[in-house]
Amino acid sequence: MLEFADNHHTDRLTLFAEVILPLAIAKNYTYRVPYEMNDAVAVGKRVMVQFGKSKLYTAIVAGIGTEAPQKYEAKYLLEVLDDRPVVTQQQLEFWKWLADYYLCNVGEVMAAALPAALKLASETKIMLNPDGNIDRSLLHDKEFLIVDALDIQPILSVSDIVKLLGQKIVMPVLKSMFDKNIIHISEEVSERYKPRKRSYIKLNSLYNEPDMRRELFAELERRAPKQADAVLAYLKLSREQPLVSKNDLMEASGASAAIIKALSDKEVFYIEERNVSRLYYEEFDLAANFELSEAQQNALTDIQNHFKEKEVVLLHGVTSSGKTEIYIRLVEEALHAGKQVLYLLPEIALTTHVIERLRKYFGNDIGVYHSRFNDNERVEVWQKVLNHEYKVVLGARSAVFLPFDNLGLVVVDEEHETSYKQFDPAPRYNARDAAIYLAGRYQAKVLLGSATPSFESYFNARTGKFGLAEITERFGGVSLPEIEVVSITEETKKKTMQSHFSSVLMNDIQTALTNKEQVILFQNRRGYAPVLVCRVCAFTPKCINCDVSLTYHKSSAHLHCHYCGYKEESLSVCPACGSTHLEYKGFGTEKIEDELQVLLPDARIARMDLDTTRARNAYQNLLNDLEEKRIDILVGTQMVAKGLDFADVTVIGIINADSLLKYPDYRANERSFQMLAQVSGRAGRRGKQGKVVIQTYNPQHRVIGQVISNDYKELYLSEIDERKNFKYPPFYRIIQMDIKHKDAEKLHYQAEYLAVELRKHFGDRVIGPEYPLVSRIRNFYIKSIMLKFEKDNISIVKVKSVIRDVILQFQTTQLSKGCIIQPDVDPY
DNA sequence: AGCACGCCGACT
DNA sequence: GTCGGCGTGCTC
Repeated sequence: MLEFADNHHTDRLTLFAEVILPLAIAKNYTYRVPYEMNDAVAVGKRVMVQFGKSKLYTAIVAGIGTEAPQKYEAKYLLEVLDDRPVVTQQQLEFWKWLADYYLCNVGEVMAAALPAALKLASETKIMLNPDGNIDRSLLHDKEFLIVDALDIQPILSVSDIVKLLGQKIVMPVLKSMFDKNIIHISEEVSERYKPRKRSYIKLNSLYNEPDMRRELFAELERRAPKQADAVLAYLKLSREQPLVSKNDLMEASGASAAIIKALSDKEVFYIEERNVSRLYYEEFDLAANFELSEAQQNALTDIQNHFKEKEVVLLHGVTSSGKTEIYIRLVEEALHAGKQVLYLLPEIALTTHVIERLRKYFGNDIGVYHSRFNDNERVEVWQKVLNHEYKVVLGARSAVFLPFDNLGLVVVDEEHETSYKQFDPAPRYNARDAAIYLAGRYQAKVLLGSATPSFESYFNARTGKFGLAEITERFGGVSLPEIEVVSITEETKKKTMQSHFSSVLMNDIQTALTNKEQVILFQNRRGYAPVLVCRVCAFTPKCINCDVSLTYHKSSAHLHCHYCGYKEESLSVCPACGSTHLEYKGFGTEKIEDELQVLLPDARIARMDLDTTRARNAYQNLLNDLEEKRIDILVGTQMVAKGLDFADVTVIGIINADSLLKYPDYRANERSFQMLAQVSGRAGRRGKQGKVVIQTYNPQHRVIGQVISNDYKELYLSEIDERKNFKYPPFYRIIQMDIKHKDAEKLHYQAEYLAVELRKHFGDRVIGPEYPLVSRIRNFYIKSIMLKFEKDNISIVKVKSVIRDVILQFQTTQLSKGCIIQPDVDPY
């Protein structure tokens, strides 16, 4: 960074500003500050600059100096956009660290960190604020011109406005219009985030009295028979489901909205609007002044003690152990100390439900930061954090970029969630790790919470880098579910299996249905059958791109590749030998659903997997159906393990645990344990005893034993030993990989494929690759690579190519920049 | 990220 | 003979 210049009496001093552009370019650029802006320019303020031939960008001033660049003539800054910095020095340093750690450019971090409205560029779209009532008489000439143009053409770009006004510098005008809420600024047309609402009907409790009810019916029968029908339909529905929605009632009774309105006007019905955000979490509402249970209190004391010497504490508490209450206590503590709090949640959990609960405690001190919010709202949160109006920010991963200056505590709930990691555009950061680093900068404490901690966090806790607090019992005496392991081998011998369902599972399903409770069945594969085989010649249809067997989907009658999405019509004749004896082998969610429906013709069965949730709102609709008990049994993939919590789901069936137990890489146990434990944790709520049935061919499998005892310790101790071997004397390992993608050569994105292959071995510790490198290592197929394992580093040493079959020696740093494998996460 | 320059395949 | 594909390099 350039030296700081004395900003006083600088009228005649020539200043140069080093700026960060929101682009993937390697370094910062230097612009000359016009004399008249000498006083206005400052580190952290936004400036308009021209970059390249015609593009205008918003850049952030990263440094100010007095020395003119030697090798080129600096252009002038066009404008200083802010009266005071919008980005703090702390943030700039955080960006730099992030760019370095995740191998990208600071500009890319800036692009991810700033809400779109703070980084206007010439292609940025401008539109009228649909909510604003514009008093045109108060507008200046230029503003009037813009509003007028937007009336005719609702979306204009900044460059359109440059043409419209006939002047180059339009940002001040646009900025003031944005501040006055006249216009919206956006890169794309952003959807406004609205909590989903649903209307529910309640009968006036007056009519629970038999006499009153009889009187009501007599009256209605006589004067409004349709209304009587509606009330009758309501009574019937309310016996079947706890909540009757307006839509249900209209459907069931054929009543129109007018009829329901009339009944509500007569105060026979009450209509209640409720937020539909049923995901996640302990179902009971927090009492206004809750008391911690003994277990919670012990965990809290543990955490507080650990915080005396450790920066990070992992709270490992079983599902429903009441972790949220502990977070709230800690947040209160931090607030009393006058500090800011960052509370991170995975995207899926950030629902109005959770937000409301926390708002109840912290009132207007709490801000919510979410990618689904529109940009104006995001800028508002940004500003309010900057002004200290928000003391607590509840947010998804991008909330780590907010301008905190007095952070005291970071809570990362569900820290194992993979959605904390951003994959697609750089920076490919993990918000959990970034938050740990961020907290370190402020000497703030971090609490990681999970029922199924990630490997690295548990490792760090077990080896003493993090503190560890545990809660092993559920809150309020809700008991842990009973887990029964069923040997498929044995039941097959006894001939008690009905299709894929053991007698144990069938019994439990039946019992649940009789008690009007619900069931979730977990099957780790979607589609109908993962393989189609010719019984005569053993031919199997394979994907033409990926060389994996195609999965049969009954609903589409097509064979699908689950890797690349390739699709072809299903076969009735073997293309190799002409035989018609084609057999579907294995089973997926579709088949489970089908066969269960045959066995239980009256049950209402639904399926939740990628195929049924692709449509907009399909996922939400399924959840609503489950909540409102229009579904008895839900069959699903991974998806059902994430955050679903419903009071009446008492039985969970894992159709075949074996597909989870056979991952080849060393993180297998972690993943399968997490998945099984997450699924199991969903059974039983509100005083109901839950039951988990695990069907398997390997009842003795280590991981199954650990799931039963919920024993993370045992699971990890052996893994940690294995990990230690990685750490000590450096050794080399060759990984074979076979990259067969048809397009690999054409696309040249070898590093991308390298990354895909490496991820199979090392999971998401593999990061990259970055574009500039990709183009340098293209034009050959990677056959094998040699990795060097050292204490704190795993690096790529050699790459063997297929085409010329020669070993190419790369500079480790050069190649590893394209695709690096991180050692244990260590943000310090 | 954009944009220009430059070098090889299918076309009025 | 040109148009246009994308590969490469540059932007203060």
